Amino acid sequence: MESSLLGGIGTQQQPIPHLPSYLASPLPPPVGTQPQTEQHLQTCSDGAALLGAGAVSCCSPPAVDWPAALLLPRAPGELVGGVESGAGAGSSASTATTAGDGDSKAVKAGKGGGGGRGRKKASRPRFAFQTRSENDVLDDGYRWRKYGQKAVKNSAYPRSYYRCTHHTCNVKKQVQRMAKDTSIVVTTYEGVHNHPCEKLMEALSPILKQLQLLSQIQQCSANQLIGGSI
DNA sequence: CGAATTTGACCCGCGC
DNA sequence: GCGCGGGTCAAATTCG
Repeated sequence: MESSLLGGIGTQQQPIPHLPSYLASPLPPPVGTQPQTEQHLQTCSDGAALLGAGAVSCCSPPAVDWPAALLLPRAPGELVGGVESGAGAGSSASTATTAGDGDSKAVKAGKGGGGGRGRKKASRPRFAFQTRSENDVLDDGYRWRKYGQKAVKNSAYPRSYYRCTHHTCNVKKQVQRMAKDTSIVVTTYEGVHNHPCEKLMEALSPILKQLQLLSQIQQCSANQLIGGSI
């Protein structure tokens, strides 16, 4: 459970492959719209803390740029590689769901028609990080659909379960407010998005267009130079 | 009206 | 083997 998840905050410092760059590295986060009051600490699911010590103060929820990292589709192996966590190697076990899209149903398939409920062993990469924020849900650029909420033992606050709404993406996340410090929200991501971040794409599209334009202009002028020299 | 959220029930793994 | 706690499903409800 969670205790193990968040267990060792503060030990290793390792970049997290599919987490937002500013979360995964000690570098300061890009300037965003987030309030500077937030703090992120992340830990890897299997207890290994990824960045605890480097709690990074970051900007706020919305509009974040996590995308970059969260999103880049990666090969399962690659993904896991960087993470010490659980999935060990992506090839882990029963699940093979590592890449994020795995179907959890397959994992728990034992269930009959009802369709696989019940808990599966955490074998796909999971990352937990704490955020000091008033908002329970961070806007990481993806669209999430809530599919459950549960009261958790020893906590006055319920845990919410979200799934990425992208049809081919099976990434999930759990959000829970800490009982000890209610200003801290613990978010646990499970899996890796296999599609680009909508918001990121939206934000980048104008820039990409400009880049294309620029490259075209450069090419034109280059051609002219060549033509002229001939 | 479609999409998202809420909520109770169901199922499963684990500890005792 | 049993009970507890956690994760998911799916019908009902709410929202945009």
